[in-house]
Amino acid sequence: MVETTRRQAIEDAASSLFHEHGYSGTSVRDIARALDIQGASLYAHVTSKEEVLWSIVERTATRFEAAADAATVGIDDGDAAGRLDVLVRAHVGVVIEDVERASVFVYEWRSLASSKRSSISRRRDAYEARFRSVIEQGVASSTFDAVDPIAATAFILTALNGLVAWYRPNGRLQPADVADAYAGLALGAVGGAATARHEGTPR
Amino acid sequence: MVETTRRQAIEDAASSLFHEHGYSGTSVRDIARALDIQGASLYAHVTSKEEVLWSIVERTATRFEAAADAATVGIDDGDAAGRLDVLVRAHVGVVIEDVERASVFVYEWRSLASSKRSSISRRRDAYEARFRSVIEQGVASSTFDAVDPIAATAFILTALNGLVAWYRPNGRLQPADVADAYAGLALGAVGGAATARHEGTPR
DNA sequence: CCTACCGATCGGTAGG
DNA sequence: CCTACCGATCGGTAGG
Repeated sequence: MVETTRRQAIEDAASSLFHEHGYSGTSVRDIARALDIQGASLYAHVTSKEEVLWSIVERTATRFEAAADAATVGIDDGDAAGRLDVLVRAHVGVVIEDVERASVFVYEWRSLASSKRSSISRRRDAYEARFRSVIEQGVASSTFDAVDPIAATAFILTALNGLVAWYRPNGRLQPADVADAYAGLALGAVGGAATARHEGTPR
Repeated sequence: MVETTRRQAIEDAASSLFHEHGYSGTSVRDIARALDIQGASLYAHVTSKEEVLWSIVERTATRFEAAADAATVGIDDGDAAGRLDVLVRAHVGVVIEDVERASVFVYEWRSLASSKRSSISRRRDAYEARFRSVIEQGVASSTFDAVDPIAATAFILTALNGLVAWYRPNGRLQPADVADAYAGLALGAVGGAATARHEGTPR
Protein backbone atom coordinates (compact mmCIF):
# COMPACT_ATOMS: atom_id res chain seq x y z
CA MET A 1 0.00 0.00 0.00
CA VAL A 2 1.38 3.40 -0.96
CA GLU A 3 1.42 5.76 2.03
CA THR A 4 0.94 9.47 1.60
CA THR A 5 1.71 10.47 5.14
CA ARG A 6 3.20 8.92 8.22
CA ARG A 7 -0.06 9.43 9.99
CA GLN A 8 -1.82 7.34 7.35
CA ALA A 9 0.76 4.59 7.73
CA ILE A 10 0.11 4.55 11.47
CA GLU A 11 -3.63 4.18 10.92
CA ASP A 12 -3.06 1.44 8.35
CA ALA A 13 -0.90 -0.52 10.77
CA ALA A 14 -3.31 0.10 13.63
CA SER A 15 -6.32 -0.98 11.55
CA SER A 16 -4.62 -4.20 10.64
CA LEU A 17 -3.63 -4.98 14.24
CA PHE A 18 -6.96 -3.89 15.75
CA HIS A 19 -8.73 -6.06 13.16
CA GLU A 20 -6.61 -9.09 14.03
CA HIS A 21 -6.16 -8.76 17.79
CA GLY A 22 -8.70 -6.16 18.86
CA TYR A 23 -8.05 -2.71 20.34
CA SER A 24 -7.24 -3.96 23.86
CA GLY A 25 -5.19 -6.81 22.44
CA THR A 26 -2.94 -4.39 20.57
CA SER A 27 -0.30 -2.31 22.35
CA VAL A 28 1.15 0.99 21.23
CA ARG A 29 4.45 -0.83 20.87
CA ASP A 30 2.83 -3.40 18.54
CA ILE A 31 1.81 -0.58 16.23
CA ALA A 32 5.26 1.00 16.44
CA ARG A 33 6.96 -2.32 15.69
CA ALA A 34 4.92 -2.67 12.48
CA LEU A 35 6.39 0.67 11.40
CA ASP A 36 9.91 -0.10 12.61
CA ILE A 37 10.04 2.70 15.11
CA GLN A 38 10.14 2.88 18.91
CA GLY A 39 6.91 2.90 20.90
CA ALA A 40 7.48 6.35 22.29
CA SER A 41 8.14 7.72 18.80
CA LEU A 42 4.52 7.17 17.86
CA TYR A 43 3.62 10.07 20.14
CA ALA A 44 5.31 12.48 17.74
CA HIS A 45 2.36 11.74 15.45
CA VAL A 46 -0.58 10.89 17.65
CA THR A 47 -1.75 12.09 21.04
CA SER A 48 -3.04 8.77 22.33
CA LYS A 49 -3.88 5.22 21.37
CA GLU A 50 -7.57 6.00 21.63
CA GLU A 51 -7.22 8.95 19.27
CA VAL A 52 -6.00 6.53 16.59
CA LEU A 53 -9.04 4.31 17.15
CA TRP A 54 -11.31 7.33 17.05
CA SER A 55 -9.83 8.55 13.80
CA ILE A 56 -10.33 5.16 12.11
CA VAL A 57 -13.85 4.72 13.46
CA GLU A 58 -15.01 8.25 12.72
CA ARG A 59 -13.77 8.28 9.15
CA THR A 60 -15.24 4.87 8.44
CA ALA A 61 -18.61 5.90 9.87
CA THR A 62 -18.57 8.82 7.45
CA ARG A 63 -17.75 6.52 4.54
CA PHE A 64 -20.72 4.27 5.32
CA GLU A 65 -23.04 7.27 5.60
CA ALA A 66 -21.79 8.87 2.40
CA ALA A 67 -22.10 5.62 0.47
CA ALA A 68 -25.69 5.18 1.61
CA ASP A 69 -26.46 8.79 0.67
CA ALA A 70 -24.97 8.41 -2.79
CA ALA A 71 -26.62 5.06 -3.41
CA THR A 72 -30.16 6.18 -2.67
CA VAL A 73 -30.06 9.43 -4.64
CA GLY A 74 -32.58 9.33 -7.46
CA ILE A 75 -34.21 6.11 -6.38
CA ASP A 76 -37.95 6.31 -6.01
CA ASP A 77 -39.08 6.47 -2.38
CA GLY A 78 -41.75 3.90 -3.13
CA ASP A 79 -39.31 1.37 -4.56
CA ALA A 80 -38.44 -0.55 -1.39
CA ALA A 81 -36.75 -3.42 -3.22
CA GLY A 82 -34.63 -1.05 -5.28
CA ARG A 83 -33.66 0.99 -2.23
CA LEU A 84 -32.74 -2.04 -0.16
CA ASP A 85 -30.74 -3.39 -3.08
CA VAL A 86 -28.60 -0.27 -3.42
CA LEU A 87 -28.20 0.14 0.36
CA VAL A 88 -26.87 -3.41 0.62
CA ARG A 89 -24.52 -2.93 -2.32
CA ALA A 90 -23.26 0.35 -0.90
CA HIS A 91 -22.57 -1.27 2.47
CA VAL A 92 -20.80 -4.24 0.92
CA GLY A 93 -18.76 -1.87 -1.21
CA VAL A 94 -17.50 0.09 1.78
CA VAL A 95 -16.60 -3.09 3.64
CA ILE A 96 -14.73 -4.59 0.71
CA GLU A 97 -12.88 -1.38 -0.09
CA ASP A 98 -11.15 -1.60 3.28
CA VAL A 99 -11.97 -4.71 5.26
CA GLU A 100 -9.64 -3.87 8.14
CA ARG A 101 -11.03 -0.40 8.82
CA ALA A 102 -14.59 -1.69 8.37
CA SER A 103 -13.87 -4.42 10.89
CA VAL A 104 -12.51 -1.92 13.40
CA PHE A 105 -15.54 0.31 12.90
CA VAL A 106 -17.95 -2.57 13.35
CA TYR A 107 -16.37 -4.37 16.29
CA GLU A 108 -14.03 -2.00 18.14
CA TRP A 109 -16.04 1.19 18.54
CA ARG A 110 -17.11 -0.05 21.96
CA SER A 111 -13.58 0.55 23.20
CA LEU A 112 -14.02 4.31 22.79
CA ALA A 113 -14.57 6.37 25.93
CA SER A 114 -18.09 7.41 26.71
CA SER A 115 -18.68 10.63 24.78
CA LYS A 116 -17.14 9.42 21.53
CA ARG A 117 -18.69 6.07 22.06
CA SER A 118 -22.17 7.48 22.34
CA SER A 119 -21.60 9.71 19.33
CA ILE A 120 -20.83 6.64 17.22
CA SER A 121 -23.67 4.73 18.80
CA ARG A 122 -26.12 7.40 17.67
CA ARG A 123 -24.73 7.41 14.14
CA ARG A 124 -24.98 3.64 13.98
CA ASP A 125 -28.58 3.83 15.14
CA ALA A 126 -29.39 6.39 12.45
CA TYR A 127 -27.69 4.27 9.81
CA GLU A 128 -29.59 1.19 10.89
CA ALA A 129 -32.83 3.21 10.79
CA ARG A 130 -32.33 3.78 7.06
CA PHE A 131 -32.44 0.06 6.45
CA ARG A 132 -35.32 -0.41 8.83
CA SER A 133 -37.51 2.25 7.28
CA VAL A 134 -37.00 0.77 3.83
CA ILE A 135 -37.98 -2.62 5.17
CA GLU A 136 -40.99 -1.20 7.02
CA GLN A 137 -42.12 0.45 3.85
CA GLY A 138 -41.63 -2.69 1.79
CA VAL A 139 -43.68 -4.64 4.28
CA ALA A 140 -46.40 -1.98 4.34
CA SER A 141 -46.65 -2.00 0.54
CA SER A 142 -46.55 -5.81 0.41
CA THR A 143 -43.42 -5.66 -1.71
CA PHE A 144 -41.80 -7.71 1.04
CA ASP A 145 -43.20 -10.48 3.19
CA ALA A 146 -44.64 -9.63 6.59
CA VAL A 147 -41.28 -9.83 8.37
CA ASP A 148 -40.56 -8.13 11.69
CA PRO A 149 -38.67 -5.01 10.54
CA ILE A 150 -36.43 -4.79 13.60
CA ALA A 151 -35.40 -8.43 13.45
CA ALA A 152 -34.98 -8.34 9.67
CA THR A 153 -32.81 -5.23 9.86
CA ALA A 154 -30.59 -6.76 12.52
CA PHE A 155 -30.40 -10.00 10.56
CA ILE A 156 -29.34 -8.31 7.34
CA LEU A 157 -26.95 -5.75 8.81
CA THR A 158 -25.11 -8.27 10.96
CA ALA A 159 -24.86 -10.56 7.93
CA LEU A 160 -23.32 -7.72 5.91
CA ASN A 161 -20.91 -6.85 8.71
CA GLY A 162 -19.93 -10.51 9.00
CA LEU A 163 -18.21 -10.09 5.65
CA VAL A 164 -15.17 -8.74 7.48
CA ALA A 165 -14.66 -12.15 9.07
CA TRP A 166 -14.39 -14.12 5.87
CA TYR A 167 -13.91 -11.86 2.83
CA ARG A 168 -10.40 -11.96 1.40
CA PRO A 169 -9.36 -9.42 -1.25
CA ASN A 170 -7.70 -12.06 -3.40
CA GLY A 171 -10.20 -14.83 -2.81
CA ARG A 172 -12.48 -16.69 -5.20
CA LEU A 173 -15.21 -14.04 -5.30
CA GLN A 174 -14.66 -10.67 -6.93
CA PRO A 175 -16.14 -7.64 -5.17
CA ALA A 176 -18.95 -7.49 -7.73
CA ASP A 177 -19.75 -11.17 -7.11
CA VAL A 178 -20.04 -10.57 -3.38
CA ALA A 179 -22.23 -7.51 -3.92
CA ASP A 180 -24.52 -9.48 -6.26
CA ALA A 181 -24.68 -12.46 -3.91
CA TYR A 182 -25.33 -10.39 -0.80
CA ALA A 183 -27.93 -8.18 -2.47
CA GLY A 184 -29.78 -11.32 -3.58
CA LEU A 185 -29.56 -12.93 -0.14
CA ALA A 186 -30.71 -9.80 1.67
CA LEU A 187 -33.61 -9.19 -0.69
CA GLY A 188 -34.52 -12.85 -0.44
CA ALA A 189 -34.54 -12.70 3.36
CA VAL A 190 -37.38 -10.18 3.31
CA GLY A 191 -39.12 -11.93 0.44
CA GLY A 192 -38.35 -9.21 -2.09
CA ALA A 193 -35.94 -11.20 -4.20
CA ALA A 194 -38.36 -12.39 -6.88
CA THR A 195 -39.23 -8.83 -7.80
CA ALA A 196 -35.67 -7.60 -7.69
CA ARG A 197 -34.31 -10.56 -9.63
CA HIS A 198 -36.83 -10.21 -12.41
CA GLU A 199 -36.24 -6.51 -12.69
CA GLY A 200 -32.49 -6.88 -12.57
CA THR A 201 -30.52 -4.70 -10.22
CA PRO A 202 -30.09 -1.29 -11.82
CA ARG A 203 -27.84 1.16 -10.01
CA MET B 1 -28.58 -16.76 38.74
CA VAL B 2 -28.29 -19.72 41.12
CA GLU B 3 -24.71 -21.03 41.26
CA THR B 4 -23.98 -24.66 41.87
CA THR B 5 -20.24 -24.30 42.25
CA ARG B 6 -17.72 -21.54 42.68
CA ARG B 7 -16.16 -22.57 39.42
CA GLN B 8 -19.45 -21.99 37.65
CA ALA B 9 -19.79 -18.57 39.24
CA ILE B 10 -16.33 -17.71 37.95
CA GLU B 11 -17.25 -18.73 34.42
CA ASP B 12 -20.51 -16.79 34.63
CA ALA B 13 -18.70 -13.64 35.68
CA ALA B 14 -15.99 -14.17 33.08
CA SER B 15 -18.55 -14.77 30.30
CA SER B 16 -20.30 -11.56 31.17
CA LEU B 17 -17.10 -9.53 31.23
CA PHE B 18 -15.59 -11.17 28.13
CA HIS B 19 -18.86 -10.52 26.32
CA GLU B 20 -18.87 -6.86 27.30
CA HIS B 21 -15.18 -5.94 27.15
CA GLY B 22 -13.52 -8.79 25.29
CA TYR B 23 -10.97 -11.28 26.63
CA SER B 24 -7.99 -8.89 26.41
CA GLY B 25 -10.09 -6.06 27.78
CA THR B 26 -10.88 -8.04 30.92
CA SER B 27 -8.33 -8.55 33.69
CA VAL B 28 -8.18 -11.37 36.18
CA ARG B 29 -8.86 -8.77 38.84
CA ASP B 30 -12.00 -7.63 37.02
CA ILE B 31 -13.35 -11.16 37.27
CA ALA B 32 -12.37 -11.41 40.92
CA ARG B 33 -14.02 -8.08 41.72
CA ALA B 34 -17.31 -9.34 40.25
CA LEU B 35 -17.13 -12.18 42.79
CA ASP B 36 -15.98 -9.98 45.68
CA ILE B 37 -12.69 -11.77 46.15
CA GLN B 38 -9.03 -10.83 45.61
CA GLY B 39 -7.44 -11.35 42.21
CA ALA B 40 -4.96 -13.86 43.49
CA SER B 41 -7.74 -15.88 45.12
CA LEU B 42 -9.09 -16.81 41.72
CA TYR B 43 -6.09 -19.09 41.28
CA ALA B 44 -7.43 -21.38 43.98
CA HIS B 45 -10.08 -22.34 41.40
CA VAL B 46 -8.49 -21.90 38.00
CA THR B 47 -4.99 -22.39 36.63
CA SER B 48 -4.96 -19.45 34.25
CA LYS B 49 -7.10 -16.79 32.62
CA GLU B 50 -6.88 -18.63 29.33
CA GLU B 51 -8.13 -21.84 30.90
CA VAL B 52 -11.34 -20.01 31.84
CA LEU B 53 -11.77 -18.85 28.25
CA TRP B 54 -11.06 -22.34 26.98
CA SER B 55 -13.63 -23.88 29.30
CA ILE B 56 -16.34 -21.46 28.18
CA VAL B 57 -15.51 -21.81 24.50
CA GLU B 58 -15.16 -25.59 24.54
CA ARG B 59 -18.41 -26.22 26.35
CA THR B 60 -20.30 -23.81 24.13
CA ALA B 61 -18.90 -25.44 20.99
CA THR B 62 -20.23 -28.75 22.27
CA ARG B 63 -23.63 -27.23 22.92
CA PHE B 64 -23.88 -25.94 19.34
CA GLU B 65 -22.83 -29.32 17.95
CA ALA B 66 -25.22 -31.27 20.16
CA ALA B 67 -28.12 -28.98 19.29
CA ALA B 68 -27.48 -29.44 15.57
CA ASP B 69 -27.26 -33.21 16.05
CA ALA B 70 -30.52 -33.36 17.95
CA ALA B 71 -32.33 -31.05 15.56
CA THR B 72 -31.55 -33.01 12.41
CA VAL B 73 -32.34 -36.44 13.79
CA GLY B 74 -35.24 -37.97 11.89
CA ILE B 75 -35.40 -35.29 9.26
CA ASP B 76 -35.31 -36.59 5.71
CA ASP B 77 -31.93 -36.09 4.04
CA GLY B 78 -33.69 -34.87 0.93
CA ASP B 79 -35.64 -32.17 2.75
CA ALA B 80 -33.21 -29.26 2.48
CA ALA B 81 -35.71 -26.63 3.58
CA GLY B 82 -36.72 -28.67 6.62
CA ARG B 83 -33.10 -29.33 7.57
CA LEU B 84 -32.05 -25.71 7.22
CA ASP B 85 -35.09 -24.67 9.23
CA VAL B 86 -34.21 -26.88 12.19
CA LEU B 87 -30.50 -26.05 12.01
CA VAL B 88 -31.29 -22.34 12.21
CA ARG B 89 -33.72 -22.85 15.07
CA ALA B 90 -31.21 -24.99 16.96
CA HIS B 91 -28.51 -22.36 16.55
CA VAL B 92 -30.79 -19.53 17.64
CA GLY B 93 -31.87 -21.63 20.62
CA VAL B 94 -28.31 -22.14 21.83
CA VAL B 95 -27.52 -18.44 21.44
CA ILE B 96 -30.62 -17.32 23.30
CA GLU B 97 -30.20 -19.84 26.09
CA ASP B 98 -26.93 -18.12 27.07
CA VAL B 99 -26.15 -15.03 25.05
CA GLU B 100 -22.98 -14.22 26.97
CA ARG B 101 -21.32 -17.60 26.53
CA ALA B 102 -22.45 -17.72 22.90
CA SER B 103 -20.88 -14.32 22.34
CA VAL B 104 -17.60 -15.42 23.89
CA PHE B 105 -17.60 -18.55 21.75
CA VAL B 106 -18.30 -16.61 18.57
CA TYR B 107 -15.99 -13.64 19.04
CA GLU B 108 -13.30 -14.49 21.59
CA TRP B 109 -12.02 -17.92 20.53
CA ARG B 110 -9.28 -16.16 18.55
CA SER B 111 -7.65 -15.21 21.84
CA LEU B 112 -6.86 -18.86 22.55
CA ALA B 113 -3.27 -20.02 22.08
CA SER B 114 -2.48 -21.89 18.92
CA SER B 115 -3.32 -25.53 19.62
CA LYS B 116 -6.65 -24.86 21.30
CA ARG B 117 -7.36 -22.17 18.81
CA SER B 118 -6.90 -24.51 15.88
CA SER B 119 -8.98 -27.18 17.56
CA ILE B 120 -11.89 -24.75 17.80
CA SER B 121 -11.24 -23.51 14.30
CA ARG B 122 -11.65 -27.04 12.95
CA ARG B 123 -14.86 -27.59 14.89
CA ARG B 124 -16.26 -24.31 13.62
CA ASP B 125 -15.39 -25.33 10.07
CA ALA B 126 -17.16 -28.66 10.51
CA TYR B 127 -20.20 -26.96 11.97
CA GLU B 128 -20.32 -24.47 9.12
CA ALA B 129 -20.04 -27.37 6.67
CA ARG B 130 -23.32 -28.77 7.98
CA PHE B 131 -25.11 -25.64 6.92
CA ARG B 132 -23.24 -25.46 3.65
CA SER B 133 -24.03 -29.01 2.60
CA VAL B 134 -27.72 -28.50 3.27
CA ILE B 135 -27.64 -25.36 1.16
CA GLU B 136 -25.68 -27.11 -1.61
CA GLN B 137 -28.22 -29.86 -1.64
CA GLY B 138 -31.15 -27.45 -1.69
CA VAL B 139 -29.60 -25.64 -4.63
CA ALA B 140 -28.91 -28.92 -6.46
CA SER B 141 -32.50 -30.05 -6.00
CA SER B 142 -33.85 -26.61 -6.96
CA THR B 143 -35.57 -26.35 -3.60
CA PHE B 144 -33.49 -23.20 -3.16
CA ASP B 145 -32.46 -20.54 -5.64
CA ALA B 146 -29.10 -20.82 -7.36
CA VAL B 147 -27.23 -19.05 -4.56
CA ASP B 148 -23.49 -19.39 -3.99
CA PRO B 149 -23.41 -21.92 -1.11
CA ILE B 150 -20.27 -20.53 0.51
CA ALA B 151 -21.51 -16.95 0.47
CA ALA B 152 -25.00 -17.97 1.56
CA THR B 153 -23.65 -20.02 4.45
CA ALA B 154 -21.46 -17.17 5.65
CA PHE B 155 -24.35 -14.72 5.27
CA ILE B 156 -26.73 -16.83 7.30
CA LEU B 157 -24.33 -17.93 10.03
CA THR B 158 -22.97 -14.45 10.64
CA ALA B 159 -26.56 -13.17 10.79
CA LEU B 160 -27.42 -15.80 13.39
CA ASN B 161 -24.31 -15.02 15.42
CA GLY B 162 -25.13 -11.34 15.23
CA LEU B 163 -28.02 -12.09 17.57
CA VAL B 164 -25.61 -11.80 20.49
CA ALA B 165 -25.19 -8.10 19.73
CA TRP B 166 -28.82 -7.13 20.02
CA TYR B 167 -30.91 -9.88 21.63
CA ARG B 168 -32.00 -9.05 25.18
CA PRO B 169 -33.61 -11.77 27.33
CA ASN B 170 -36.38 -9.48 28.54
CA GLY B 171 -36.91 -7.61 25.30
CA ARG B 172 -39.90 -7.34 23.04
CA LEU B 173 -39.37 -10.64 21.23
CA GLN B 174 -39.78 -13.97 23.00
CA PRO B 175 -37.26 -16.70 22.16
CA ALA B 176 -39.86 -18.45 19.99
CA ASP B 177 -40.53 -15.22 18.10
CA VAL B 178 -36.86 -14.80 17.34
CA ALA B 179 -36.54 -18.42 16.22
CA ASP B 180 -39.55 -18.04 13.93
CA ALA B 181 -38.33 -14.74 12.53
CA TYR B 182 -34.77 -15.95 11.95
CA ALA B 183 -35.86 -19.25 10.41
CA GLY B 184 -38.05 -17.33 7.97
CA LEU B 185 -35.33 -14.84 7.12
CA ALA B 186 -32.69 -17.53 6.60
CA LEU B 187 -34.96 -19.69 4.45
CA GLY B 188 -35.97 -16.61 2.51
CA ALA B 189 -32.35 -15.67 1.86
CA VAL B 190 -31.80 -18.88 -0.09
CA GLY B 191 -35.21 -18.70 -1.73
CA GLY B 192 -36.65 -21.59 0.25
CA ALA B 193 -39.10 -19.60 2.33
CA ALA B 194 -42.20 -20.07 0.20
CA THR B 195 -42.02 -23.83 0.60
CA ALA B 196 -41.22 -23.71 4.29
CA ARG B 197 -43.87 -21.11 5.05
CA HIS B 198 -46.62 -23.02 3.31
CA GLU B 199 -45.62 -26.23 5.00
CA GLY B 200 -45.32 -24.59 8.40
CA THR B 201 -42.26 -25.29 10.47
CA PRO B 202 -42.66 -28.60 12.28
CA ARG B 203 -39.99 -29.61 14.76
C1' DC C 1 -9.49 -17.41 50.22
C1' DC C 2 -5.88 -13.79 52.05
C1' DT C 3 -1.47 -10.88 52.12
C1' DA C 4 2.64 -9.98 50.03
C1' DC C 5 5.09 -10.08 46.25
C1' DC C 6 7.30 -11.15 41.33
C1' DG C 7 8.99 -9.66 36.57
C1' DA C 8 6.92 -7.98 32.47
C1' DT C 9 4.41 -4.84 30.09
C1' DC C 10 1.13 -1.12 29.72
C1' DG C 11 0.15 3.95 27.89
C1' DG C 12 2.45 7.95 28.06
C1' DT C 13 6.07 12.06 29.17
C1' DA C 14 10.64 14.64 29.25
C1' DG C 15 14.15 16.24 26.86
C1' DG C 16 16.68 16.16 23.25
C1' DC D 1 12.28 9.95 15.84
C1' DC D 2 15.50 8.40 19.93
C1' DT D 3 16.86 7.22 24.89
C1' DA D 4 15.51 7.14 29.38
C1' DC D 5 12.13 6.96 32.34
C1' DC D 6 7.32 7.24 34.99
C1' DG D 7 3.46 5.10 37.85
C1' DA D 8 -0.03 1.73 37.09
C1' DT D 9 -1.46 -2.56 36.02
C1' DC D 10 -0.87 -7.11 34.06
C1' DG D 11 -1.06 -12.51 34.89
C1' DG D 12 0.59 -15.31 38.15
C1' DT D 13 3.26 -17.54 42.54
C1' DA D 14 4.54 -18.37 47.57
C1' DG D 15 3.10 -19.34 51.74
C1' DG D 16 -0.12 -19.46 54.79
